Amino acid sequence: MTDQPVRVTAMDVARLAGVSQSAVSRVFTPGAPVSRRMAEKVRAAAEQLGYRPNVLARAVITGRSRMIGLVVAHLENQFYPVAIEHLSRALQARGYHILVFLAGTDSGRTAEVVQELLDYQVDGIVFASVALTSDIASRCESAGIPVVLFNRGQEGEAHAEVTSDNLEGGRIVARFLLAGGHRRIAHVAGWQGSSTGRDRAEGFRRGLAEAGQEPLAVIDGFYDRDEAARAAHRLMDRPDPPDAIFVGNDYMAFGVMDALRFERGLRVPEDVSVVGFDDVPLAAWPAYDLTTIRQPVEAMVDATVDVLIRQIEEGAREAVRLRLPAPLVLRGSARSRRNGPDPTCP
Amino acid sequence: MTDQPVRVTAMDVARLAGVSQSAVSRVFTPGAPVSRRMAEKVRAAAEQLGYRPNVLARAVITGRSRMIGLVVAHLENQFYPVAIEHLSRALQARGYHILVFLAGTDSGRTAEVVQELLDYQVDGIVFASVALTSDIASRCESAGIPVVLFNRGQEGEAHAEVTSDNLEGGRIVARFLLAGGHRRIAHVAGWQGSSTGRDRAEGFRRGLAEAGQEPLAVIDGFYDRDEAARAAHRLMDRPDPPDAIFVGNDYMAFGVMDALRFERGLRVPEDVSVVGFDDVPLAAWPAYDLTTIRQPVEAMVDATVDVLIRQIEEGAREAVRLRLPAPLVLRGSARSRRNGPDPTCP
DNA sequence: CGCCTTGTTGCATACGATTGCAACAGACGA
DNA sequence: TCGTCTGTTGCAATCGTATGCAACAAGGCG
Repeated sequence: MTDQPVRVTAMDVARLAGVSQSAVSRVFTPGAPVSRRMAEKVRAAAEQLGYRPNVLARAVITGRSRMIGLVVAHLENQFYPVAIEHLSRALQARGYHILVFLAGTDSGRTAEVVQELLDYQVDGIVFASVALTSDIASRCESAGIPVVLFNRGQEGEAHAEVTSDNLEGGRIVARFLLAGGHRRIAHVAGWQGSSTGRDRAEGFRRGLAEAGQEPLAVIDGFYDRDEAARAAHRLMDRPDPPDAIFVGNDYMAFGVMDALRFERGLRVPEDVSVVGFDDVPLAAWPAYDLTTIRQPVEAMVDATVDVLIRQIEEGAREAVRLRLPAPLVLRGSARSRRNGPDPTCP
Repeated sequence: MTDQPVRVTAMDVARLAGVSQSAVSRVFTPGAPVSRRMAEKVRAAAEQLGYRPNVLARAVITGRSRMIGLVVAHLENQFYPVAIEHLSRALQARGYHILVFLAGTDSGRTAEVVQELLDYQVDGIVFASVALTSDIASRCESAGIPVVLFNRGQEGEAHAEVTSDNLEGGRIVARFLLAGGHRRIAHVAGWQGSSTGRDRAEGFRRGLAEAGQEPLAVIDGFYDRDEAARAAHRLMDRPDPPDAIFVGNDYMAFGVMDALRFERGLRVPEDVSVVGFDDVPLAAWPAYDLTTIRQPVEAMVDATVDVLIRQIEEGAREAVRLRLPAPLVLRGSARSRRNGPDPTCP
């Protein structure tokens, strides 16, 4: 039968319990000096009135909002929803909550978004799949807000970053494809404006170079499905089409496979091998059964949270760079010595 | 060369501009009475110092945080990331921001989550794919916070809800499959604990009943891929296996198709037709090419935002129920009179 | 029994803003 | 010239909570 949405404040609780407002505040502040009797009285009164501290008012005083800003793009790539899910749970477990902002690919939009985040006094920011230009970086810097880059590197060295070992991942793919007997290996790369895309491509090149080989071609796929599919067609239109394609992430790899199989009638891996990067859940579905490099999402998220919280709560300002190992996951989209038909005896 | 993360307040701006602090406040409050000269002076000073109003402090006074709580589950189902993307953009355009919370399937967790949301003084809450028990509902009610249910109905009639016409969608599928010559039609349903799942199943039943038919079987798939795949196997193990399966959403439908094609070697749609619900982007990919009912995500999100904002800003408390039309999208996973081989002449 | 220590509590102020109210200035008509 | 009205501005109180400081009580010790 409550009619008015009446806010119950610490003062109301104090009056009911017959104590001061500061006492109420202390009861709800872990580590503050309160006697058992006091705590019981106050909690009883609070319970009765349905009181809960106003987080925002608290934030104004303490300067900590217990909110973390998340700037993310590419939600169409299953990797990020999965990451968000873990991130949210991990932060919630530590008493933090996520304010989400979507970024486009243009950094102008990102700058606005960061400004709005700062307006909300977030305690820290996670940039997922978003490049950080130096002016945005310095904006966060001067606001004194810890920043962690998730799945992206940066231009300078200002901030902490958590990625998998993209360089090594690329090399592993190169070695694997060579070992599988492939000789004309192309790469539909992740956006070359992103460190992740560049590192994977670079690692791939080095892996081939170590065997005295080089890529048949490298085409930027811009993390876009259609773009990747077009790239696949361009590759197959060549007089010397590839016998294997390494794609910069799974999301694009699905587009490449679809183009190869349904638009060109090719078989994967019999005609062309395809390897991806990420190991999103979809990659394990039999419709794709994609051989890929696994990014350890959970570990990456846990590391991100650890670094961020340490910076917030201990004021640590070390710009750590974590590179978690990214192993190859063997599935059916690429011939290997073990599972595939040996290309030398058809 | 800024060393300290020094917060610049309205007071600092006031001093620099030689005006009162309230003047600064008014300059940043749309609609407040300020002269042109004053506004210019203050904006100049603010610019120089890099001042921006503290949103949290403002929220404490005005009682509006301009944050919307989003409670969501099933992020593995592409439908929700897509919806979140639109929701975030639509709200951002109106000056609101999203605080995300993940819900599990248990309502106990949801209750906690709602409590935390209320602590943050959010101006409204969107529940996406989350059922609302009556105690949680009344909690929001007594806090005076507008609530909109997205893609779910509710037990009572307390809150606004936005869904597509699930009932009609189910009927359309039934009629379509009958028209395609199918006679043994089964349903792997969305979780029967959710209104959405129930409505689609009920509509489907009615559609069959109107032609004097009834479903071969209805099995709850709990919105779970593996569960749905198991259901598909159980159906096909029957002495009279279905010639068509209507699946409660696309995400499960992919699992069903994978089970049929890759684990049982059946052809879709030649051996079994499959129809989904949602029309997520993946449904259009040729690997699945899924015939499905399209939920108009953008329109649903826009409606959600409209209703929510109107409730917040105009205090409207009408518990509207919007049901947007959900048309059938013809693709290749189900035989129809037009595209499929006629089952009567093989 | 008196003194000092330790642990609790209330008072008062602060955090960064918004906003009602009164004071004031200038414009205008009479 | 005076009174009035309109449009700006500053003062001061307020939002809901945290926290330094002084006051106080209880307890241990000599």
